[in-house]
Order: sequence, then structure tokens, then C-alpha cells
Amino acid sequence: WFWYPMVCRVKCEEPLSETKAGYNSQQRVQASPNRVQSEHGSVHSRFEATAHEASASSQAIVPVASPSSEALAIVPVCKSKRPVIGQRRIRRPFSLPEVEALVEAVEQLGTGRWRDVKMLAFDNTDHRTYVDLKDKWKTL
DNA sequence: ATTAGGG
DNA sequence: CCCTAAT
Repeated sequence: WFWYPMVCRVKCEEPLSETKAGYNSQQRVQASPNRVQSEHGSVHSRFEATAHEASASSQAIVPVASPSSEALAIVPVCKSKRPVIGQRRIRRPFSLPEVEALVEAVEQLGTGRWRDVKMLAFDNTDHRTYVDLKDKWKTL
């Protein structure tokens, strides 16, 4: 017996139709009601998920009788088809106060310093990352 | 971790 | 919002 190393690069992804197709769609089914969208966590969990997907290749050491070629079959390691942790964040239209805060922050810091903008006007708003602020400015 | 832009 | 090449 040999401990034959096999590297599975099967990415756990859903059909494009379900994931990307449209968070714009009105009928977009909201996240399962059981997962409370606490203002916290949702942001970080997304990052963790991203970091995980980045190295989506999971390795596994599998025992095999002989180094024959047929023993190299690739077997999916991912079980759950839809990891809850990787859920796309729910849509949250910017409120008028948020827009004002963003504008005022940019007036002082200017563009290109979204990290500081976030720190200045959205330091205690977990669901808005500096990338979100940058995107919002783009929209405005 | 941030920036900067396209997806 | 997401994804990600460059920094």
C-alpha cells in the first residue's frame, strides 16, 4: 500500500444561473430566514469565504493499492452544494444620511482613500466596506 | 490589507 | 454587490 497523494481541484460552485443571474431580479429569494442578518459577521464571513475560495483546492491523501492510473479518479470533496457562509450579502440601498456622510467624507479626503472614508464616516457601520463606499461613489 | 476597475 | 490584478 502506498499513500498516494491526490489533489482535487473541484470547485464547489453553483450554476451561474443561480449565483450571478440576478440579485437584481425582484424574485430573488432572500437568504434563509434562520440566518439572522446581524449587522456584524456578514461582512467578515464573506471575506473568509472569499479567502477560502481563493485557495479552493482541497488536498487529500488517499490510500491506494497500487500507483495504477485508474486509481487517480478525481472525487469531489465538497459535500454541501451551497455553503451558507459564502452567501452573497443582501442588498442594502444607501439611505440619504449615508450618502450625505459619504459625500462629506469625500469632500475632505477626496477620492482614492476609501479606507479613510470608511474610517471617518462609516467606522461603526459593519455592512459597508470601503469597497462598498467606493462603488457607491462610482454610482453617484 | 488597500486600491482601482471591470464583472 | 462581487471578483481580483496590482500594490
